[in-house]
Amino acid sequence: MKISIPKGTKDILPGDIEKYKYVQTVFSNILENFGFQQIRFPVFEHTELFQRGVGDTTDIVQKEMYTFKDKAGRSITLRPEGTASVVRSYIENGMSSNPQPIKLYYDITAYRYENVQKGRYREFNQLGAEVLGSDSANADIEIMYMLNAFFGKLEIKGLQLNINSIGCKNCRIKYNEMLKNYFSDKLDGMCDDCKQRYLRNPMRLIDCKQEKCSVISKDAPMLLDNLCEECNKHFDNVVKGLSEMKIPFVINKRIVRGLDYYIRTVFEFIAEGIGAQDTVCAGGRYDGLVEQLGGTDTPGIGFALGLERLIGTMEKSGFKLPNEKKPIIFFAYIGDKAYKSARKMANELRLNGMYCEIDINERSLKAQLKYADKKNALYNVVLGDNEIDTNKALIKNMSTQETKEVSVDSITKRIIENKI
RNA sequence: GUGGGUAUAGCUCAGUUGGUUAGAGCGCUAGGUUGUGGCCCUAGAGGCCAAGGGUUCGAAUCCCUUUAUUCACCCCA
Repeated sequence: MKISIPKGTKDILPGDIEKYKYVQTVFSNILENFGFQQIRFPVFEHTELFQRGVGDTTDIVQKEMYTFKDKAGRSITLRPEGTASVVRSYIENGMSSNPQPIKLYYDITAYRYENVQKGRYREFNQLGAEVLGSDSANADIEIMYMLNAFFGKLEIKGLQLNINSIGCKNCRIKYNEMLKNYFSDKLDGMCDDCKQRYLRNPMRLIDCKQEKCSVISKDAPMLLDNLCEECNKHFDNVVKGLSEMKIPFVINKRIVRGLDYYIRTVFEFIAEGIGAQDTVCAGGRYDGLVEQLGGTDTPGIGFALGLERLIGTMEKSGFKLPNEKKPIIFFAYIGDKAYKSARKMANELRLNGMYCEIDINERSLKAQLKYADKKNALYNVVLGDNEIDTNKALIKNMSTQETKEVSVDSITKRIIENKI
């Protein structure tokens, strides 16, 4: 009986894994230049962390978490995102006593029980980062600048930075009242989802994509136009900074984020042509979250980006991987005696950091050389009793067909010194 | 949770109005006289035709159910 992979998960095979590794390397290189340090945290946490961190009313917590009881009866959840864990770790490890701000990045898988579609999986890869201990707009600007540089390094085209401010708690209380007033007599003409939103989360009313709803919400008041003085100033500073640094962006008043902890600045990098799930990277400020999770009042801002979506966008931009790894030499052999000395040479090169190949399937010479060709070996050498006895062998360049006679003793030294 | 598409070899796909033992290309393995690969030739392995049920003398093909997968809604990275 064949056992298949669980829904919404996938194997990342050779040919694709290199793309992941490449992006991860570029990411960590850039982030470290901006002073971020890597953090690793558990795949699972106490369920309560996400209930309190991400927010009890969010879809993520209400219907998308992988939650189970462990053998001692504790409620455990597979992480649906990274921010809550980083904040938990910040508090738990007393990072508020380290020099502020704390800048951390991570490279994780995350888990959400959702219906699968293009760009959305139940297990997916995220790169993300958090800045804790800075309430300045400069932190917001630096993060967006860094991301812009990162996408530039990957030569991604067609990504658009959208920013908005969703204000602080106070702005939002006032704004929700305004929205309720605006929509109260218009609800009959709207979809069922919006009727729910009206009660549960009025801010969501303005980004419904249904035609009849968007017509109605077109003239609704926007949060961005109704911020308190402080929030307004913060947003102005962000806009000024981005402009000064020549980071392309658009203000999108309809961006609202689905996690409860966001306040003030929110942003998304949106791609074209990768399907309906087109937000490659999203983030925002969450100044109340540390306190919410039991720490001292500490501001924070962060983002996460979806690797699957990012790689999809890169491929749309015509991305080609730098170079495939080829064996520098393939050792072919005839007979046991030759195999043993070929094996010794191959392993010597391998321990010197060079990739080379030798057959381990006891195959014919022809099959060995076919394999060398499939692996794109740069050179080959055939060793038999004759070569071992006379200490002479032919090294062949497999693309130019040139051959060179060398002493068997000198083969590894020549390759190590690049004097073939 | 709700819709639509799809399901035949490892991959890409043929398969006639229902008719014997289900095919091709690619890939894989082995050969094509002594110890040089790629091109070419030959052979082999590999399928419960997604699963279960029904109609029929006979089903990959028609009907029903289930499952998987995919795209979209909701929502999110």
